[in-house]
Amino acid sequence: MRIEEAIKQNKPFSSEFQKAIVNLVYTASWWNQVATRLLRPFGISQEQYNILRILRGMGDQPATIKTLTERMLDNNSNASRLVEKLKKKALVERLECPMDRRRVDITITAKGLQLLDETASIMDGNIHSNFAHLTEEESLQLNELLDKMRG
Amino acid sequence: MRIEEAIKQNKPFSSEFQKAIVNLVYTASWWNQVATRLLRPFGISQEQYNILRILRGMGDQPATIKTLTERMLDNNSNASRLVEKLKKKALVERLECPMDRRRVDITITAKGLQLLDETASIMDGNIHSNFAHLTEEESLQLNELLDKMRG
DNA sequence: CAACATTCAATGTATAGACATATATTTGCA
DNA sequence: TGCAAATATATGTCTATACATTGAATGTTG
Repeated sequence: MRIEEAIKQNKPFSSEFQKAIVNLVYTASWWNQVATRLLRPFGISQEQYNILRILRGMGDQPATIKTLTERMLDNNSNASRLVEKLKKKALVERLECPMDRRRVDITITAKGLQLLDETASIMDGNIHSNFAHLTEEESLQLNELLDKMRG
Repeated sequence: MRIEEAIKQNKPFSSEFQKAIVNLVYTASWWNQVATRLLRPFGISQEQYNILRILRGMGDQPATIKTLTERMLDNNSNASRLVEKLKKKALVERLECPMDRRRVDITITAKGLQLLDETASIMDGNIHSNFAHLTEEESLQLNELLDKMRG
């Protein structure tokens, strides 16, 4: 569905660029809803999921809050509080960093890794089959345009 | 900056499509931050701004909460509460619909229209000059890809 | 027309983002 | 060394999304 129909806009946009901004926000919101629903059965939010993925990507190396903040998609989000919630679910561990007591070393637990495994087919496989209305070539174009848009 | 650098991802994405999903969320978050900062001096949030724009677009016709919900970019957002906040700022009016007392007719006030006028140069003009790293042709492509992505 | 279903809006509760501020620790340098 | 600046994290407060539920008004149908 074209963006104009999606938001029932009858007047034309003042430019393709203006439309692209609206389309970007709308499409991100659309995706957000999809992802939220996919993750709901696992009891975690997209943001918490994202943190678990980053932690797994660190391998043996622990992450600090700072590291997470830098790598999170929304880097104004509050890594401290998200980590706190993950800790309550025993999905991550938090240890005072011995080198620098200001820091906190965060690692994913076995339970956290297991949860990621359980989400894999839905979050990786299914997405591609159910939502991949773009070919690889189109996805590549989209990536280039989004990168360019941010300047 | 390419998305991999932006989120300091060292491992390659499993596919261009997976990367596009991450890029979409990241770029929307980037835009969200830009817009939030642009609107902050005017004392309204992006969502409230969006509602004002929809109301202005209605012309003389009033909008109901339902109408707003349908047209909002994030249609899970809570139009009732956003309207309530706009009303407190005297930017909109809310009247019981005489035809159907379940409904509420919402209209933008003169003050609301004035606020939109004040934001115009920043939200319309400036965006294009400061953030339009895309040409019209590229914006068009982006629109097509985003529309296609949603299926 | 009465009973039931549907629609519209509001609200309760959980999660998260935006931003300022607080607190502890470390660094740097006079 | 001592003290100010910088850094890392946590927290307070406002705003907003996600979703279930409530309650009033209206539609529908036997």
